[in-house]
Amino acid sequence: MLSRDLLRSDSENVREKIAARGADADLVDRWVELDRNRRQLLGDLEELKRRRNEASKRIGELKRKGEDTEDLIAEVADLKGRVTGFEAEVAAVDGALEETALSFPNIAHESVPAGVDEEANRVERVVGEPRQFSFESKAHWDLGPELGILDFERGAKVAGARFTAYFGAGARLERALINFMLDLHTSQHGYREVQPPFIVNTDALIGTGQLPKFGDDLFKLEGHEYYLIPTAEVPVTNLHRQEILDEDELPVKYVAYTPCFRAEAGSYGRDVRGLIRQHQFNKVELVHLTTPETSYQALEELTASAERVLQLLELPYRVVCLSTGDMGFGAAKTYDLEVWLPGQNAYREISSCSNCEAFQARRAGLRYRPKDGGKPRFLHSLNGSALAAGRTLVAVLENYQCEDGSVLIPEVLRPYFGGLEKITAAS
RNA sequence: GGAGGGGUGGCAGAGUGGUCGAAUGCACCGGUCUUGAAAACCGGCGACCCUUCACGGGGUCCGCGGGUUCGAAUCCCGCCCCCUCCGCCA
Repeated sequence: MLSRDLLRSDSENVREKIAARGADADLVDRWVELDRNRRQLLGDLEELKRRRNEASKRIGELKRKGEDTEDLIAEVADLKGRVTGFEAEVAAVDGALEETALSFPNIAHESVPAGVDEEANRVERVVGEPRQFSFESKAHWDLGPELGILDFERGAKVAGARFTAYFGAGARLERALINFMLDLHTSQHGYREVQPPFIVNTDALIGTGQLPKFGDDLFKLEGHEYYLIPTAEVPVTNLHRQEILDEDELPVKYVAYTPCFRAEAGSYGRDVRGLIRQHQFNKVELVHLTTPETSYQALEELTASAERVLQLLELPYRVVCLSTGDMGFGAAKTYDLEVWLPGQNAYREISSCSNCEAFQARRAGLRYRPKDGGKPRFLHSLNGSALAAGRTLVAVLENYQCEDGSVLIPEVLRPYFGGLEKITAAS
């Protein structure tokens, strides 16, 4: 949600910024019109209510004295009818206003490159060098089944397309990656680990911006107002929904491992092979809640924490600043981490780190009380994958493959493998 | 799932139809006193919306949503959450 003050005072600017992200700018005009309308109605309504309250109070006084109240009661009855009518009107306008407000994407930060899609993304830095293979490298969808650690057919058998079963060292590698990431962020980067529910309600999804617009991408539980989480961002960011935190408690930094579930409507035909685009995947997520003054510093910090995982795993990657047109709905600025995948001869997204500024905070009621005791202010919320475990497993398999089809286990993961150094078909 | 109890301000806790946005205590902030602190005393102390340059004014909120009434924290209906016991279960 955007700030009401901004929409009122600078609607031209908002029109422009929203159009830059491919949203319908006419909605801004609609919002402004509805808002003006609402305030007019509200003024009239409150005046009627004031008169009604006053009369009711006098009825009480008169009755205590045993005086006649017939006329006043008749007057209030008349006011009551008019109040009811106005209330219905205000409720209708409120509904429309809310619906419109929830449909606006966030406004991009000034440092974000303008553009309609990923073509306009800006590469911030490239870290590490793609490995030169002395043999023909394989993609993970060949390596995994050959090693017997990834089984796409059996995943499809028990669930369907885009579900995978991990066996043996594959399952252990996924688990090792998750534990390694959690341990790193909690012990080195100052995050508090949290295990949130993997199922959330409608309010939570509105809070972080998935609803009402993107319901098609979610798995909904039949017969319930429950959804499987598409990312830990949803339950974790909403943990403090409708709360007012003390500034002393900030920043709040959480790390959470969760599975993620995405219906991915509209993605058919893309990444049909392998683990890249699944209906279920594991992810370690970082979430910050912080003050507006510190949120961009926090974005750099959060991104650096995610990068640290790739650095320690010694995987080549680059950092990309997404363009205005390529960013997600709620983000003001997003860095994607793209890992090098030899099997595809390309950098592929493995993390997305965003500052949502107050966009989610306004929706979810995330506020803090400033140290000086002033009025509560909206927090800034940030989130980022650190990292998506499935895609990290892909990167490890493809980057650490050997000529004989085995896969070396990265140094930092070996403690999680009981010292094992290599994944072979037998493991 | 069944039975019972309960949801009131930051916390505790009164309040069962009108003068209740809500007693009281604690916490917190300011002041008096004090060399300083504590104690004592005095005062202040919720959120949101509309309006105002400002001072201020008005409206809404006692879990949520409806209803009864001139008037609801208080009465009625539905829902949610918490607690206790039973059942089931990892």
